[in-house]
Amino acid sequence: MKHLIVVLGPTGVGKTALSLTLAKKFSTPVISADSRQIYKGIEIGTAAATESERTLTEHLFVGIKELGEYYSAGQFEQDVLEKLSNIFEHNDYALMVGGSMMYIDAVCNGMDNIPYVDGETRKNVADIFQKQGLEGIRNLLQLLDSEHYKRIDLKNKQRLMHAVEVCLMTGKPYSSFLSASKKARNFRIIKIGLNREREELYERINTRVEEMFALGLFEEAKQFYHLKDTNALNTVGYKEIYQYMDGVYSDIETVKKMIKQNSRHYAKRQLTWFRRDSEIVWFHPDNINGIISYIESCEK
RNA sequence: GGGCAGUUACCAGAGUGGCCAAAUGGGGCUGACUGUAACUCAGCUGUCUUUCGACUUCGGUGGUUCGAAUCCAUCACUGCCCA
Repeated sequence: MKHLIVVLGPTGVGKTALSLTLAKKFSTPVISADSRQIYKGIEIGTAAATESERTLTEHLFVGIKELGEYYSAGQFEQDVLEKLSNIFEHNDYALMVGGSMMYIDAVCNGMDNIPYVDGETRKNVADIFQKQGLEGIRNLLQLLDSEHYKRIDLKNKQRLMHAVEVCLMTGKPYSSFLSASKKARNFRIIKIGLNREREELYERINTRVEEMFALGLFEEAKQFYHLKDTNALNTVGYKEIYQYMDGVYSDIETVKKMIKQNSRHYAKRQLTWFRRDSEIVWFHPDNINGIISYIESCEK
């Protein structure tokens, strides 16, 4: 039986350090499950593995897309499954490490096949929003997919709009694409959750932000100012710097404060998501022996 | 020593007699999440209670009043100005 070891946890908890140890132990590359590290050029702000770390162990799905290029959890699922079948040809273990909740779920449970929304449809829906507001989008969804209308958060503009986009583009209700069923995988998944005391985690996040600035986060972000509206850069650590450049914040100290704060919020959201997954077995990141013996015990 | 201003929940900060457990923002906590998800969105945040509601709060103390965060006296502390 093949095993996929999934190491997950909130930002700043210490996933990278552990992943290097595990990669070595099980002689397997690291598959990064990180929706932002996948982009090239934003290594500092996304705390991607450093170059020396990457020469030590192979890291997949890090820095492989250009900023502004489209990528998604669904695509990640496809790409990783393909990669996994390669790895499993000569490995019993594969290792995936990251904090992007939906990316991890996509690989572990699969996602339904929801069509990619083309630019024209996207624009049409944006126009409707422009003219009729959220109310207009809501009414449209009620008309096109009353099923989904009942379940969706009617204040969540982004999800509302996406559902409408899919309905309009395909001519079918958005909910008709949802099966909510877990896809079978031909390998076993071992989910390891990493967590620390909240206070300790927040402290680590705070000091890491300072470190990022010392490494040149500001300069890194600055060179991509022209791409600030792309999804890849709608990211903690970058958006705050762009807001500063646009005059929203008047000094760098405030920028740092906001980045720390938003990172903490993000970590919290991650924990909320992970908490409901009963398959995750939780460890303190320093408990390497415990983690390894747990993995080995899963073999049977 | 004199003058003025102030002291409100974790923080900032409204409230100047009843509609006040007290606006608003931040922080914090909890949660939702199926394709741009480090996104986007929601709830809670004095105590007890599932709710209704009850109880204790607005620097301390003592008053005025049917009723006080709000008015008066006094004490303490803080800031600014004059010495």
